[in-house]
Amino acid sequence: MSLPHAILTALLEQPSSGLELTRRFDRSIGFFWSATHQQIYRELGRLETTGLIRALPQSGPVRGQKKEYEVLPAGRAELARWTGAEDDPRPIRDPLLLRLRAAAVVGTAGLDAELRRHLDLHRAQLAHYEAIGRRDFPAGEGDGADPLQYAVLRAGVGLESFWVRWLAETVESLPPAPALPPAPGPAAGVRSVEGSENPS
Amino acid sequence: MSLPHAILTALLEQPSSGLELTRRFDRSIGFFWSATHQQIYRELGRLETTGLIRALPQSGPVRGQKKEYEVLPAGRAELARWTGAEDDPRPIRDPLLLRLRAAAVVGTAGLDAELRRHLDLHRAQLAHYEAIGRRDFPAGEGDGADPLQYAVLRAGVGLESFWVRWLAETVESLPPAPALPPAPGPAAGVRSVEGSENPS
DNA sequence: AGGTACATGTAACATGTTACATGATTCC
DNA sequence: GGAATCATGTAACATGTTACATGTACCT
Repeated sequence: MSLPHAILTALLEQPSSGLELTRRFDRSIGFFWSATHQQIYRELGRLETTGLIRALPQSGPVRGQKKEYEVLPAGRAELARWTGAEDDPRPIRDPLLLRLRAAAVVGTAGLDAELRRHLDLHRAQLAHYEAIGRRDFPAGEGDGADPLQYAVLRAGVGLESFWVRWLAETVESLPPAPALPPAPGPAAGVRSVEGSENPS
Repeated sequence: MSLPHAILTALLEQPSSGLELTRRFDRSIGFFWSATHQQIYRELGRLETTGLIRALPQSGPVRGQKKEYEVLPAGRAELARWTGAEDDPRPIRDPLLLRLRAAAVVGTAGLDAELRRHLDLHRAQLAHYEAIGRRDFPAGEGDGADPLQYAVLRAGVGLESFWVRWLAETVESLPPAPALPPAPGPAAGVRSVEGSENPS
């Protein structure tokens, strides 16, 4: 239930049309909550129906014409409520960790290259965030900048730094290329990993 | 498309029934890929239909009786393929970061308590992972333990450590309690944040 | 006979993804 | 008038969530 609130936030920062929102979800807000234009148009329709936003009056034809939205008082109230409400952190949900675990059973073929590829991608993303930091917070946190905006950027930098560090360590720790483990016939030899449920 | 592969991995580690899988998705595998029992039963049905797993023969009634599954060769092959395939890392998707950004617009009421609550939760989760590490990897990475399993645990520890650090810093950096910003009428006063699209 | 834990499922809905459809505007 | 870009949308499907339904086994 975060997409409507992401849109409310974006519209409060700057009233926009669907396509403008889509572009901003490819940059700023999209760095921690991405959405496609289909999702955005669908959600704009719902938010308008429920009276949290409204489309600014238009003249002339509608189809194919830009449609700007602004947040109504009810929308601002809902966003404020949501911001302070209790909502537990989502558990980790990462396909790469799942693949490492699968590799422990079916072999590490292709995994090394994939880890190096991810390492490069995370390094690039980290460099991107650091560039944003230099641009928007040249003096660090101490200056007049919004501590909330700065905290969000720090989270991006911190998470990407973690992945870069972890991937570098993991690539190191991986054996050169045994590629395939016992690789048994139909459901034999499975017992080798039994009992090592981990983490648990 | 990760749930079927999570189930294949779990079944290769240990042939199980739906409920047994559900329990393991509350512990070991669930720490980085959670799933409810409804998802698991639905997916078991699909995997059986597509010939990646099969139910072990049963005698007597079926409804309400345990049904064990094992992975077929096609399932093992599919899991090995997926493990080494290219799949980009998912972008960050975190409601808490979204709420920080929303708070920059609608005010920080309730946010401080929520951050402290998350801090406690992440500290508990970190302690949990560290306990698992002491239990399953007493000698660190150097011993005979599977480096893949150890890498997965290190990821859990590293991510939780990051959140603990970041939340502690962020709670510190937050102003005591201005609670509400200008709080204008319908869509006025919004200009104060304009142009500070961040990160972007 | 009733309660609890075990065990498998259905149904309805919310959210996210992928592919495609349509009209308006601008430039050549 | 054709291509590219801007702009809004539909449709179909995959995945995840929530609530509920049903039967078995065991204990008291």
